[in-house]
Amino acid sequence: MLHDSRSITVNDYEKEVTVEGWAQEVRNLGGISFLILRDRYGVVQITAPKKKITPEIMQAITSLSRESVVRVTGTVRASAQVKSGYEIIPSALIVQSPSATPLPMGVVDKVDVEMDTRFNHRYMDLRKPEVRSIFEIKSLTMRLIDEYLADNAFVEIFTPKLVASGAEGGSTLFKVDYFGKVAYLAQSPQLYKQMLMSTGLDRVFEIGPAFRAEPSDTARHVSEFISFDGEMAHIDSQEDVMAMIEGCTQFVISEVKERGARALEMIGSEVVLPKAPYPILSYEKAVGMVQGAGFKIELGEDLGTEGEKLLGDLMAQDGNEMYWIVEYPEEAKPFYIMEKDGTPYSYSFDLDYRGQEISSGGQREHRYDRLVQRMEKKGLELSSFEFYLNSFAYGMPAHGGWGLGVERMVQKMLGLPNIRETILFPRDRNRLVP
RNA sequence: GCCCCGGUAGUGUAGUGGCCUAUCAUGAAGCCCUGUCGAGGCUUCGACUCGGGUUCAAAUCCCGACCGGGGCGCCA
Repeated sequence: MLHDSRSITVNDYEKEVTVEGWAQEVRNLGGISFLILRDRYGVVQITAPKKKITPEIMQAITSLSRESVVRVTGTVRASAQVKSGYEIIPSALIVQSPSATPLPMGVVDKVDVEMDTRFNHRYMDLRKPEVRSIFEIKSLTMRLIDEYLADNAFVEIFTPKLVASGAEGGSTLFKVDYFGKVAYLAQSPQLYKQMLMSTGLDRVFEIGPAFRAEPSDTARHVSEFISFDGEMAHIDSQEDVMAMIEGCTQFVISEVKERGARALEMIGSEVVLPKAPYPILSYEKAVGMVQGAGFKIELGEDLGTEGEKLLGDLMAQDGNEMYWIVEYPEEAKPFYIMEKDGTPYSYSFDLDYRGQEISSGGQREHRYDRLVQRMEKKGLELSSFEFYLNSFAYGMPAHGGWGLGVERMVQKMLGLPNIRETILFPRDRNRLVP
């Protein structure tokens, strides 16, 4: 039975164990050599005093190239001089996979590595515990979302990622050849999750990839990301939807602090549970706030990146990390959002986390005639949405929902500078490999 | 897509017309050292993104391509 750096305890002292990992570092002092072996959970020190081990093992250790995979069997010995409190005196060592030299980038080098170099050699980058830990937190986040929504009677769904038309029109879609027909990679499960609202599956969610062919080039955009979508029927207002997201984000972040403590320590992130309830700002109020801070913007305009950041700073002054911006102009919102009659606004919301939008949603237009009107107003070709529209013609309850960018949430939660840090193999305008 | 900045050993950098046979660190190869943990000491190795141009002379100046960083836009 293989041990790892985490599972060796005082009970193993003076006993023989076998460990396997990457040779992180060899320090040869002549009469004694130290091999630092790294595995998923940490490092163990293999201590090789020349007089106590065979010349073959001494030779094998001192000639090891960094990052080779080795398996070591030896006796565990208590040592006050080692951080872990113990070391292993080797009796056998097998090089299972030697590493070539030099490394394309160092795992523990004392020099910086640029982000581009890191992503070109992501397999090597991920050997750093602080990088790997981000994905343990991301995995935990997914599981917690699952847990929360299951507790709230949501059904997990899987909608097609190969589709014939998009939710917002054609320009942001990736085109693919589908047996000679034109198809697209789905930019959102929007149409499908709404159709399900007419079925009795009245609370659904999906966590899956979304594809956007936007020519965006920022630290918060990628062309493939994980979208956490939810939709609920029989709602009274969008506040029902907002309450669900608020509960979910509160649950996720507080549990990440608990259950992810070890990984968070590796990353060096101090996660703060946002103050709840999250303040609700109307779009008008938000515009007024940034205007008041001297930012030039007209009512009706989008806040823009700077406005969004500025609002984040203003909210942070009162200790608010998350807040809602509701009732955006209907003109700026997609066709499926319900208009607030008698105003230029809509029943919609954005959830901002430290000056960045992580989620948006609202109440949907479920009234067939009004939906058709709105689609015509947005210039959509009704015939390509027939499959969707039909589900509104035979009994569709009032409903609302959201989409939340999982990576944006993880990024903001961990305070990371770039969304790419939260994606193993990010896709953007210039990166398709690896 | 726009604006600004950049591309030099495996990695990260210094060098902005001749003093470059290109700096430093890290790394790699090797040697010395019995308690290292950013080990230390010594020796060696290794680079100017590509294509044009200007000049007696280009890593350095100009043009183009490709790539990257920061910001914006588009957008989530």
